[in-house]
This record gives sequence, structure tokens and C-alpha cells, in this order.
Amino acid sequence: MQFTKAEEYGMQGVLHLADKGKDVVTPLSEISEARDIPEKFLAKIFQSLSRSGILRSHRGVRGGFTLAKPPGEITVKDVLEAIQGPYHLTKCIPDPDSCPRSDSCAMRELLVTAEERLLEVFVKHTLEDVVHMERSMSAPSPEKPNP
Amino acid sequence: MQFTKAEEYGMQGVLHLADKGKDVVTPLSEISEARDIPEKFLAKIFQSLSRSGILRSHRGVRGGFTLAKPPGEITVKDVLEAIQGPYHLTKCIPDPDSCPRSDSCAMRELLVTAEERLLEVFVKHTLEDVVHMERSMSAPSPEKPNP
DNA sequence: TCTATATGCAATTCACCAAGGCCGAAGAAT
DNA sequence: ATTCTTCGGCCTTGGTGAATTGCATATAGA
Ligand code: SF4
Ligand code: SF4
Repeated sequence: MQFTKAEEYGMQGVLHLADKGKDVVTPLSEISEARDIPEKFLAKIFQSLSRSGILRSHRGVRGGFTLAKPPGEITVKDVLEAIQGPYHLTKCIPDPDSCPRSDSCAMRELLVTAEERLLEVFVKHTLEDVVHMERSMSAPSPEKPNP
Repeated sequence: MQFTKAEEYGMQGVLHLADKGKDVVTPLSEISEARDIPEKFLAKIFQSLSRSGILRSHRGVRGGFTLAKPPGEITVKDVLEAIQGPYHLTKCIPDPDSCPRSDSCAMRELLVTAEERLLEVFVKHTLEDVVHMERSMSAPSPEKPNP
């Protein structure tokens, strides 16, 4: 697997919204410029996210996008799956019939486990978590917490 | 990410060899037919595996391939990485310079963790383990272990 | 020698990612 | 009502890599 640009951009865009707060309406143009993302591409990604109920769009003057729910209630997995659909290492995992060998395939068992481990990480972190991490990483003066 | 056919076929081929034992020389034609893999494609994959020191090739009449090491000393990760190189969710993980934001990117931290969890599974299982699993799954009469 | 087998390189086909363009729809401000 | 801004949907393009196939060569056993 490889992360696609769509996932990359989508996460960045959503994190930008999460960072500004749940109800701040932000137009594509701002996000696109701030995070260096092709605007039309981001538009397409955000459309998927709107349809999935993660974002809410607001048309017209001073329109833009907001989160549909508080950042603490949206997991990273929610965002990623809304962008490119369910993630699977092979087709035989969601659909065992796609491979005639799947009944007695030990590799498949391994892959199921591997996939679970991977997704656990994305399920256990919400946008709020990531924003907090981001803020603490770019703290202004981390070397003087207690002068 | 998505498993490629090369990985899929490569694993199947290597498992076929592991199942027959370390020193049984088996030609491509047999593996190709038994596991339903395009022969020329498997040839290319096995070349990578030979160069990586996982397989040993034997040319000429009655030639073919064998494992270079006992099945218990080859991990699933060894095979997969020999086929498509190191696996990474994003370019920024092996090479932080590839993204200007990598210094203060919280997503990257998450991805590093996720990748570790995924690879752990592949490192902890050898070909021997998988072959054992395979045999126990297709046991002839599992309902009568002790008549 | 003859034949079976791997090796190496080239070429092809196909799917999908990434991006951009155009026009229409919706909604706020006036 | 008009106008301007912003999202929405559709279609097109270019590029990259996966998946396969073909052919000529090298090697080694019978
Ligand atoms: S051989 Fe096993 S791992 Fe591969 S597609 Fe079939 S069931 Fe899945
Ligand atoms: S933004 Fe973060 S996750 Fe994305 S490529 Fe850059 S460092 Fe990696």
C-alpha cells in the first residue's frame, strides 16, 4: 500500500479545520493556500467528505467548510475511509469468494491480523488528538517551561 | 496500500517450496501450474528472490528453485521486501526531507506507529509457521483426531 | 549433441492517480 | 432583483506503474 495524495491532502485539510474549531467556516482558497494543496483537487476530496457526513459545506459569499462534528468525535480512520473507501490489503479479505483458495489459505489469516493491527492505530486517534500533537510539536519555546 | 500480484504470487511460490522441504529442486513449470500463476511473471519474481539470497536457482535439465535457508529462518517480511522493496505508507517516513512539513507533522508520527504495527506481524511469522498453519487448515479429517 | 531450464531485456496493455477546465447551482449581501 | 462568491458535477488530460507476454541467450544434465 501507499498513501494517495487524496488521503494526504484530505487529512491536511480536515486538520486545518479541526485546528480552527468546529464552527469556523473556512473557504477552500484559504486551506489550499495555507497547506499548499491544489484547490480543485481539494474541492473534489471535500465533496466526498461532505457526502460522508464528516464535513458540512456552506455555499455563497463567506461560505466554505466546517466540521460536522466536534474533532473529538471524528477518528482518523473515519476520514481516510471517507476518502478512498474501506482499506484492505487484498480483495480476499472483504470478499473471500474472490479467491478459490481462500478457504484454506494461511496467508489470508496473516493478512487479516496485519490489517487489524494497522487499523487499530487509526481508530484510536481522533482529530482532536492529532491537533494536540501538532500544537505541542510546534510549541514556541519548549526549552523554558519553568523559568 | 494494496498487495500487488507480484507479492501475492511470490508468497505462494515460496510457500510451495517451503512445503516441499528445503532441498527439493522444483521447476517453475510445476509451481506455476500447481498454484495457477503465469509462468513468465513468476520467473521474474523468483529472480528478485534469488538475488536477495532467499532462493537458490539451478539451471539446466531437472533444474529449478530451492529455498536458500530453512523455512524457519525466513520471515514473511523478508519475502515481501525482496519482491517490492521496503514497504512504507508514505515517502516521508523513510525520507523526512521529502516533505517540508515533516518536522512538525503529527500525522507522520501516527503513520510511523501504524507502519510498525503492520510490519510486526510480518516479522514475527516465518515460512515454517505459515506452512504449518496451511497444513492444519486443510487437514484431511479434523473431526477425528483421536478415534 | 540435444533438450530442459533459468536469465535478461524489451514491449505491450491497461488501470488508476493527479490535476485542471468549464459551467451550473446555491446563497449571502446589496 | 441583481450581483458576486463559493461550492457542485462532469469531463478531459497526462503520467506512472502494475501485470503480462515474447524472444534471444546462457547453462547444465542426459
Ligand atoms: S491466495 Fe490467500 S491471500 Fe492470496 S488472494 Fe487467495 S485467499 Fe487471499
Ligand atoms: S504532511 Fe506529514 S504525513 Fe504528509 S508527507 Fe508531509 S510529513 Fe508526511
